[in-house]
Amino acid sequence: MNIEGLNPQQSSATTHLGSPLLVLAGAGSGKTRVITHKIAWLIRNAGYAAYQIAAITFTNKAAREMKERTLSLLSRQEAKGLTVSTFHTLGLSIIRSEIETLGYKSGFSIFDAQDSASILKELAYKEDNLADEDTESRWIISRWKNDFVNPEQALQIAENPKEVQAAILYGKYQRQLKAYNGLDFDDLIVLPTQLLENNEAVRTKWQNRLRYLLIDEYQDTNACQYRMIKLLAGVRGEITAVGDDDQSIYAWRGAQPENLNLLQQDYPMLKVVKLEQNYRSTEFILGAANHLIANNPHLFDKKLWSALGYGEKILIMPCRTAEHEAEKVITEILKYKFRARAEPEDFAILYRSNHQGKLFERVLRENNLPYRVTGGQSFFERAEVKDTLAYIRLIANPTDDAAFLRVVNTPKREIGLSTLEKLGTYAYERGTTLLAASHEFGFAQRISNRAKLNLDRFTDWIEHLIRSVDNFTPHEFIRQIINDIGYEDYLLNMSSSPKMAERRMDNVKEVFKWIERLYDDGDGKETLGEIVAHMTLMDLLERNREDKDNNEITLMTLHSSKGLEYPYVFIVGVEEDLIPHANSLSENEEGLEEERRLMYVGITRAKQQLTISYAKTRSRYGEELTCEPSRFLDELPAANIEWEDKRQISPEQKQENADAYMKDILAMLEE
DNA sequence: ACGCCGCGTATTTTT
DNA sequence: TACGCGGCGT
Repeated sequence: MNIEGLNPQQSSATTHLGSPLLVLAGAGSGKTRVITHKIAWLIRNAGYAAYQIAAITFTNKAAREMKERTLSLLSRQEAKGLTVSTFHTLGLSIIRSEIETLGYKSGFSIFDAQDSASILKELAYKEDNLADEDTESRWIISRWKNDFVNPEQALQIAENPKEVQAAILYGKYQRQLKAYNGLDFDDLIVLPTQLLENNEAVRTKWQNRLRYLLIDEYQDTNACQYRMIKLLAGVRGEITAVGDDDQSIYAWRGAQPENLNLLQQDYPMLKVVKLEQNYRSTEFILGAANHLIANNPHLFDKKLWSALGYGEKILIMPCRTAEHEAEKVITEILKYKFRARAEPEDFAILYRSNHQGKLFERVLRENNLPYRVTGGQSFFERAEVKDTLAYIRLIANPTDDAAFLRVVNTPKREIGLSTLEKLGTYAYERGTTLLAASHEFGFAQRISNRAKLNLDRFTDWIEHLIRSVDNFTPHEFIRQIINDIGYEDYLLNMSSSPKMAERRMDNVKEVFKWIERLYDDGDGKETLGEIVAHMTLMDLLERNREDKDNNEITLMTLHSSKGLEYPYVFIVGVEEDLIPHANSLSENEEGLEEERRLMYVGITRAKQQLTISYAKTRSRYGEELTCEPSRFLDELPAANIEWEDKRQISPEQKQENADAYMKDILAMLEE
């Protein structure tokens, strides 16, 4: 049976039932199409109810896109109750419904990466004098958690002083989290998985609740996530995993592309469908990508092809210096912009590491070209958003010290650092939380009357709010709080310009809107705390940003380009030690292979034109270094590439370029 | 509360 | 080289 608009492989993946399915979906081969059509097909043709189906992704963005595209195939009624969520959000739902079995109180808070970091920092400081808490222990602890290694076991298997320190910290960290009634991001996956593994009743319940699972970006699952999937799927194994081992670029973070293989071992009946037709790129581009990735070992052979014609050859631009490279790239952009009437949003400049973007930003600014840099963390850590959420967190969960500290002096309440330090020390000694400690007699003795007065004013008010929380809808409640504390004035004072303050206040209003939306979407029983927990997992403002019609050139790392596509792609800094990155080469062959996949991901982002550049010298850490072109350039097929320095340009073409350039400048002057 | 200075550090980071 | 952060001084 063929489904309308799908090619035979997509169609067979869509309609396959009766055994687990692995869809090896090459870049641009329509994997989201398959997942969304499969969901629709399961509901329409296979007798599944929407609420029995869960599609699981890694990012909010992917979940959002999948949800939207599924809804375009189904009526609202048909799709009712469908789960399309990230691993973390799914974990949160399981935790929420099993909260008592798990031994957490219902008003728990979710601690984001920053919250976790500050807890660890605090602990490292308090316990071991100063033992500088390098971020490394955070990674080590996270890895242990995902491998179900508890702090005691960690201490035993720790192999070096760093790991020993991390293990000690780990135990304290876990106790602290529990005391705050807090869960970190890892807990959202680890706790449900452990529960499903150890508790048969819960396992059966969830296996009956979710009868069909679809997993997106399967190659990025870590050991714990795979366990979770397997437990949910049970012996029935009604799952479709969609992934591409060639696009596995997160192994360094615990992703196990071997899970593709494991699936075959664990489910011998596994059916494998390969999606090899690429709908994105021209043949020259795809051919180069295939040729490059053929240098990696493969579990499953796969060769992408395209029906879009040869297109343009890949242009390789050797450049004298990094500055020169940036200028040449921008010149190329201007050329396409005018000659092919390309828009800024049609271009992407991709690089291995963030700092490489700076140079390009500068040159783009000089040329008055609009651009945006994605990545970095600026978006997740918008202070105004976190402040707003922290107020709710504290009210929903009075033991949440991280939230307490965040809002206690925001806006300024003349509660100084030393007061808070004394409060922290006291609470720590007494094994209680900050809010509770602030009222204890023993603490009152340690600080001045004035400080006590200010602190009491705050804590009394918070406690009043805690008592009255049930009298309001969540969004009314938080709007009132933000209003009462004069947060808008505070932003005005804190921001560099009134315009900036306005934008930040808009972000706060966006939070209100989301709270209202989540409240309305829920069954009406959702508490304020549950809504905030949910919101901690969302990229609230990301959506905002997409809505705006930003016609801008995109600058980003190769990592964050995964899943995206652009007509014109520039991969820059393609030099030895940058890509492949020097640090990835030291240990084993696998490091190099992942770098190669990263290059592969970059190449396959391009629809029409791919340009690769490298510099012969580049200043790094203050000194001028001579750079070698990346070995990956040698792995591209000569027939698909054109070297810029050998490019033949006819006199007419030259004239045309010059005209184009002038016209462009004139157009820009008019603007 | 703010700003300055000097020191250390420099790969990627879905939640 | 450059940038962010902790410490310290005003």
